[in-house]
Amino acid sequence: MKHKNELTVNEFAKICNTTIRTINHYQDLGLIQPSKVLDNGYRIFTIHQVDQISSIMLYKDYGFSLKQIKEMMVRTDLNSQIHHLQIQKEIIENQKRMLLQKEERIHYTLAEVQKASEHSNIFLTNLEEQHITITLISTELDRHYINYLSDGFRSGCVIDPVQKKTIAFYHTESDGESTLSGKCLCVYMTSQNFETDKVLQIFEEASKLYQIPLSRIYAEIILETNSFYLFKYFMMIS
Amino acid sequence: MKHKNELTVNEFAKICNTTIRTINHYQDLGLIQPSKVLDNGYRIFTIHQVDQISSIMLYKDYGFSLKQIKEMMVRTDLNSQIHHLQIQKEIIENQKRMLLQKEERIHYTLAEVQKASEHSNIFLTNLEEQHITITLISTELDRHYINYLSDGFRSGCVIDPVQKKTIAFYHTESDGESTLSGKCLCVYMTSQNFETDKVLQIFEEASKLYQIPLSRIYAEIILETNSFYLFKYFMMIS
DNA sequence: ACAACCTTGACGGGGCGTTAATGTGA
DNA sequence: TTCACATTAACGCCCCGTCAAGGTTG
Repeated sequence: MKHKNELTVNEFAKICNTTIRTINHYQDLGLIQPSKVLDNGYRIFTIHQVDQISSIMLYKDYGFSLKQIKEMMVRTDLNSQIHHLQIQKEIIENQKRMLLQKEERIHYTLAEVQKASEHSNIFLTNLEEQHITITLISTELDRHYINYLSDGFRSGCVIDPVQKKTIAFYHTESDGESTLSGKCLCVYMTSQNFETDKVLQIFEEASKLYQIPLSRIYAEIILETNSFYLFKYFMMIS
Repeated sequence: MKHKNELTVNEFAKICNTTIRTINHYQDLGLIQPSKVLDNGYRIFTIHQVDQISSIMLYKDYGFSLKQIKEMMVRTDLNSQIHHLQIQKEIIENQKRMLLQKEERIHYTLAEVQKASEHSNIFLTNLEEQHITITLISTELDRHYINYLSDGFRSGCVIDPVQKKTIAFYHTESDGESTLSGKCLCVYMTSQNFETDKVLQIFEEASKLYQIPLSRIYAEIILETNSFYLFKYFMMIS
């Protein structure tokens, strides 16, 4: 006979916001035990056990395997509990850092896309101050590639208008050796590849029009799809 | 023959910070295509494809299945891309909310554990202002249970010192109808169960000692292990 | 000849979802 | 009896990790 404040698996699972299958699975692994079992084999859980499931969910969310979680649950002394809280704190701090990076990246990209939609031609604008590190192209080219999505910074390449080719890569870095800021000539272009010649032509024309000397052109990929890229090209005005 | 700025799977995988197996798997699912295949069957990738993998990783991190990701990658027009960015933004905002809740919870718990270690007996202290909602115990007891870990608030129960029993539950809530703040009598206890009698005795003695009238006692679980709970009991003064 | 790559193929494992076959209580 | 529960058991899926067996390149 089930008492009033006792829970069947179904009720228990619902309160835990999960499924019976998951409860069963956790029980199979020894992660949770019914508080008692009725004569008919029905398992009874209590409201207090919800916290156990919550803890499991929490650790799972942090990326621990059920096996690891079980080991953590075994050490139930106060010091271990506090230790686990410290670990959680560190994990959360890490997740927060990564999350903020992603957030910044997305805001940046959306803002750039917005700007791209407003300017179909080359235009004068102000660049927010940013620190960058420039890496000259060496024979070991690929080593210098920066994975722009997973890391918290952006990257691009530097075109020399005299040599008419890419001479370096750069990436933003809070303690980068170079600083970019102030006025620049900027153009957004969608294309399937990196069209150095076309870009150079645009900047040459603009340089005559605005009477600005040609200098290095920075190129960044703002958006990439399977069929085209949205590039941002900009040239600082000394 | 491999060109210098072409990448083998191994190189490609390393730059992507993943494994060859993962690249293979993604290729099997049609998520990525080598830019070309040499006569010997070796696959060649380019530096630009790293961003594709990065995108996949990003979406995976957001909880999308590879199947869903494939569907997203198919729609490669600008508007779809922007739409996906908006989705990412929402996901990040959600994750951020949850993360901040967890962070708050952990800071609170660690602070409480710290206080518990400093006070082995009952003591006078100040309670930070908190809004709570009180739920009287009804026949449908379990419906009112609050899952303290997944939600952003704490919960506990209210003991009536006259009836000598639990008469209600409460949980913190920013727009809760009741407010707790100011001086209180507080005691931390580790025990295996909820020992109402013992707690009442402690508060009765303290009420005489400090000449404070007995009133409702709030009880919260700060920490729970398999073998014991760390309870916090407190009683507001006047 | 050797190491250090590459290929395809297949099994396995974690964390469940999802029947299936059967029993129980109002 | 029916219906909505419960039980155990087993298969399957996803995302790869991890051999295995063989070919290729420097």
